[in-house]
Amino acid sequence: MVSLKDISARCGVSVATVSKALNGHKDVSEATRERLIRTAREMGYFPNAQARALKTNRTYNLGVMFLDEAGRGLTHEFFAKVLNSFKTEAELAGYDITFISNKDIGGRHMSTYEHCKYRSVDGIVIACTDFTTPDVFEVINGDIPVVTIDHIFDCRTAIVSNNESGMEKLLNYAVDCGHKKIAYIQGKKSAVAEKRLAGFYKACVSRGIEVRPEWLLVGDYCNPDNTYQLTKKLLKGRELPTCIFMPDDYAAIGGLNAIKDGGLSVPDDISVVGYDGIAFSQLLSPRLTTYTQDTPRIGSTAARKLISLIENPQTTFTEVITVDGQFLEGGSVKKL
Amino acid sequence: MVSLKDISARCGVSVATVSKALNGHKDVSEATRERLIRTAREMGYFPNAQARALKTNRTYNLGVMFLDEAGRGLTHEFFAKVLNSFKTEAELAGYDITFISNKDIGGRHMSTYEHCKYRSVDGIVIACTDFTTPDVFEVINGDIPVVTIDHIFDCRTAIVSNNESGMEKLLNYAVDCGHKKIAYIQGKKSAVAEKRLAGFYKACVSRGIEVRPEWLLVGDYCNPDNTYQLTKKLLKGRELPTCIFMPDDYAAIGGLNAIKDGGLSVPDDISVVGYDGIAFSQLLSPRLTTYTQDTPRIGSTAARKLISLIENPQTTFTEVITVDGQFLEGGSVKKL
DNA sequence: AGAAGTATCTCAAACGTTTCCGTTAATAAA
DNA sequence: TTTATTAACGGAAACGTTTGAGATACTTCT
Repeated sequence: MVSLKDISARCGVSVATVSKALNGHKDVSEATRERLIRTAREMGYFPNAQARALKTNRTYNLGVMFLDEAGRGLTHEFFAKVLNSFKTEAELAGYDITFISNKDIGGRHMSTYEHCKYRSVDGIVIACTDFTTPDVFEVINGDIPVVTIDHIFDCRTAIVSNNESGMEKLLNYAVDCGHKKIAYIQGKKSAVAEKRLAGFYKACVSRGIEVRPEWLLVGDYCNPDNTYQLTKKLLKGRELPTCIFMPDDYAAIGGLNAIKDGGLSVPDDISVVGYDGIAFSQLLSPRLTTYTQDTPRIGSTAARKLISLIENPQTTFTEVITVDGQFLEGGSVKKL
Repeated sequence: MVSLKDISARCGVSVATVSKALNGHKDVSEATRERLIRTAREMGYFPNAQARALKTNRTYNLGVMFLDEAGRGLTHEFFAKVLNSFKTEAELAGYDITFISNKDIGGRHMSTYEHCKYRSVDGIVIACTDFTTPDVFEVINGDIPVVTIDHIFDCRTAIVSNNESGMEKLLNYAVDCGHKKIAYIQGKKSAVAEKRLAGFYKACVSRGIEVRPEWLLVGDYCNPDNTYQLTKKLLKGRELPTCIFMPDDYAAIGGLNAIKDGGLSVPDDISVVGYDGIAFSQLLSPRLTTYTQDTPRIGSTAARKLISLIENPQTTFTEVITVDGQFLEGGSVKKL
């Protein structure tokens, strides 16, 4: 690899001058700057990221902490999409992406935060299903810029999908379609689940819909089997709801199968509502009525905000940014 | 951050001794080694990855080059799963994962290979839908250890799914079920597509199945819309096949919808076969008959082999490792 | 006892940058 | 002409490691 020294030797100037020329410092003449830049290009020079990082304490590396308890990791379409756009946006600004987790290195266990320190990442984005782990707290309380996705911590910038109003929109639609007997299979306890539940309650109240305890089930996100069981349970009740809200689109498939196995059909006998707007949901027939999360915007906003926190620590301030999704009308809700 | 110097000061030995103690060199007494390791732990020491990399030219970072022309990136379940297990295996050995691509940095365009050099990754794993790009060639011809997935280059280690025998198994199954009139919607031209086609032909020949040109269509991987159109085309033909092989499970959904829209049902009127064994395929009803690629093994094998190439450049040799998948019987193929 | 070997540790250079400070020469101000 | 100012560049230390070559003391062999 060609280094600054090679360029300096070739051009008969000092290493310092080359460095300054390439980094746009003012104390180098236009003529030599141009010459140095040109030969740097000719010689195929690229700065050594390690050496630079060692001096500047800036790696231009962003740590991503994506953990879901189900262990689905990137298989989770929401995460995958967010990461995809996060990556694209970050790369535009010259940052690379490294996965961060807790692990063992050199026989010694390293927490996620220690891992970040070890790798000297400039910033961290956290998107987990569980934000209550010690690993998350350590990172939150550390001194590395952090952006969280779908969870709000004090004094940390957060990008959140508007789960509350998303759920409101879905419920309002169902009510508009004439549904009054509505069941809701929630996802597991989390900030997201709470927000959606809040939106559910709020809309029910405003539309005068009764929330029956036996129709309010706690299930799992992204767990079709679990949703299958819970849907079966609903179908065995003495009275059937006319519409079931599923934890998410993926889990909804389990619900749909339970309904089909029960000899009922969607949406004629029973209506179904999802959440997320994953690609598959629109390949089913009938297409799932759902709420599409704007994952590209969530990811790119997270990247931009994180980089802003890194590069302008004084002028930027922590904030909570809500990204709107979009209601997506499928055919899984019957108009009564 | 606490450095070697801090430990050396605290313990009254030289920095060199601390370094050697921590790295398990032989020329340091057991007593002092133990003492140094202990205080290092107490002080919360972690090596500075940049400094270490600068000296040793080893970053313990692995570059992943995951490109698909559809731009689905990690959304592609095959990639996501492979990456997941690759990452897990790599982390076990102390390696981290960085995404590598071509991009602009500091106003200058950087090829993927240059990007690798810039970041000094120790090794690269390539999994693309298109292996014929200049970016891939540059990496292949470079001097960084490389492992490719599902594509074979001379003198480079490759991990390949056994696409040929997988397809054979599927076709044999269909024939065993009594099918003779079989259509195949292929994926786009690629090593994978060729292997599967080869397996298709081979099995057809061995089982005495006629391959009709009008039933051999070239489509797209992971493109349900495209598959929908091509399936429609098949259904409009003067004679219907009794079984259709789809490019992959995801694309198969498009095919299933086309069949349903055509007023036919699966598997009663027409049978369908997928490929990949993605989660969704087993949530459909009927469950898709398909061939599950062993993504966990592909990913972990790729990681192990790559690390082996890095750490034992002399003893390891390039090889082609075939990872078997598994036939998965669903209900989408009718027994005639 | 002298030589040779071994165990343990230190010195110091090196990896490729960045950056503060100093130096020189040229220009502007007095 | 002298002094102050500025522009352009170089020297050198520093970031935190690793590592081969010495240095010292101790043991072992002949």
